[in-house]
Amino acid sequence: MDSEDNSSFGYDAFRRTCPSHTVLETLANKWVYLVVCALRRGRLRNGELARKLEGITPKMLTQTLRILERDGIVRREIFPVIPPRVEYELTELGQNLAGLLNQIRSWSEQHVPDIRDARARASMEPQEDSVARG
Amino acid sequence: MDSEDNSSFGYDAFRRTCPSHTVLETLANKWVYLVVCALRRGRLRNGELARKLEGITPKMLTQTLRILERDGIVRREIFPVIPPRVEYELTELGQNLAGLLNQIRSWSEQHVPDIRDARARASMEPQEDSVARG
DNA sequence: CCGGATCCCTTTCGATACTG
DNA sequence: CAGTATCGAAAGGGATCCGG
Repeated sequence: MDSEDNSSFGYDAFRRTCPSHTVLETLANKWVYLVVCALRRGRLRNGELARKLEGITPKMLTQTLRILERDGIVRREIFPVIPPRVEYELTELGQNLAGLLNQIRSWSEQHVPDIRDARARASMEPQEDSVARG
Repeated sequence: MDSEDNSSFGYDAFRRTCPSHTVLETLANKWVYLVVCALRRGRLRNGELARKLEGITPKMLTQTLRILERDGIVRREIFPVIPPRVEYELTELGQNLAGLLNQIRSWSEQHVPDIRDARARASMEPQEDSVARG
């Protein structure tokens, strides 16, 4: 048994043709992260999301929401009123996921200094000491 | 205090100009996920990584590793021998992160059926029942 | 207010071939 | 074995106009 890190159900995200690889590919997206995290505390309207996700264009917001809706992570509720009102909320599956994605977001915030330092060190371009020795 | 989901240090990944946003952007990448997860159990050589990450091209592998190295997530060790031998391993920072990323990978594998079902349902294109009512 | 449809530029990524 | 260079295809993403 060499599948120590694959305690799952025969799926293996390291394999390109594995469906789980596609799922991972979907999640590995900045806007997906942020939208899911934004909805974590409850339902939001389109405009509220747009304001919360600073700089997102309507197009990307809609596109991201459609993907998440298609994958059963977000539920969309349309109120047939004028002016239109649409609300988005996480499904149970989405809430499950949101916990994990939010940890990554939190990690990103907490480790800004570490990464900033690492980049600074990297840009000092340390030269390899000596070399060779067949 | 409306920063309930930002218990961090004034960083806010929802803001485009926030450094944490950039960090999140770096992490929101399929190959980053997989490389970090692959290194989770210990150091690997370039070729070992290439074999584990089915379908990754040398170019993407190198590029991903350089980014991770620059950000202090991966450490690279070069053995000055012929033929060349290079090993990669997670730094402490990287190990910290790997735990989180691996949860996402695991989630992707576990929820393949859920997402497959959701997509199937979505492709049935459910029509909205009635509408309107100013 | 919600969001679909286009146009278009930029970046990314894969495939391939090559060097030390 | 490790890594670089180049090229073309594809996707990401902004701007804008339009419709319900």
